[in-house]
Amino acid sequence: MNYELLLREHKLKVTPQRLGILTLMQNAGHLDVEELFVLIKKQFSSISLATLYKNINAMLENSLITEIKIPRHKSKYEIAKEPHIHLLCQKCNEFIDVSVNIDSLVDEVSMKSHYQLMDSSIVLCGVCEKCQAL
Amino acid sequence: MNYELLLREHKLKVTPQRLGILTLMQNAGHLDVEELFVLIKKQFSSISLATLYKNINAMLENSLITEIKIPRHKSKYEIAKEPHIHLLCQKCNEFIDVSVNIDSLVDEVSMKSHYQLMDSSIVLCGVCEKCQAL
DNA sequence: CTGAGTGCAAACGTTTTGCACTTGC
DNA sequence: GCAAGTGCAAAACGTTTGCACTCAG
Repeated sequence: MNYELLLREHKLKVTPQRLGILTLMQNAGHLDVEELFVLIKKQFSSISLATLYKNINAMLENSLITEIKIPRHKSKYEIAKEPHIHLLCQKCNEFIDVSVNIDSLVDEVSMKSHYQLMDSSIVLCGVCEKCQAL
Repeated sequence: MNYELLLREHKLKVTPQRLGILTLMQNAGHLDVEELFVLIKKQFSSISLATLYKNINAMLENSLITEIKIPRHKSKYEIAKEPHIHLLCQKCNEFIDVSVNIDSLVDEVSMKSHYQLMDSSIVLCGVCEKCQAL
């Protein structure tokens, strides 16, 4: 993925710190602020938490990344992509994406509520395959 | 609803403050900490935020209430009940429950991911009927 | 060259803690 | 009577802000 282009497309200046943040997010899939700070410090030992927060907020405002609020956990951040849902393993805390078509759910809810729906935040919790085997 | 019984069933002592908190939650449907504090102060003018937090946490731990994390908003709390999903109006911030069967979604995700799913957190965002009319 | 980004320290709002006192059971 | 809950003040925590300096465009 070309992060320089990605930043420019979202009207954000390209800085080494931002490239590092995006690379880490992409590699990990989802990271919370603390995880991100620990990792980014390895590359930029003098980076400050303030800079991290400012960049996260700038990228959120420009919809370059999205925040995922998770029951009983800290928010995680991911590079914005097509709509999808999230799965959380309650044993090992694995957190993954799943692509699934939610049109029928949205249609049904739309019908019942008369809401015009535009966005969804879906997190399902359970036990992953590996943890079931234990 | 009998809140005294509800508290006892969840192994929590019955106090006037707790009864007040539960009554407010039930009447409003969902409240965030700040809203709850403003309202409960009208009944117990000397109640402290610490007490409110301690009670919210105690009730959460005993699954008497649940926390709903909402994108771009503060968490709200509601008295625990059968699984359901939430709708948020992005214009007027109305926040409502909807009962909808999510078995087919859960089955599909379960099949794809091999997760054993046990819990769901679903918030759909859009525009309510009244706001669409404006 | 100029506006935006960075890093630091201080401030801020929210939540938790410790403690003395009170209350439910 | 005793464990648990309450209210207060202080502390802890996560996040934001102001400012001087640096850097991207």
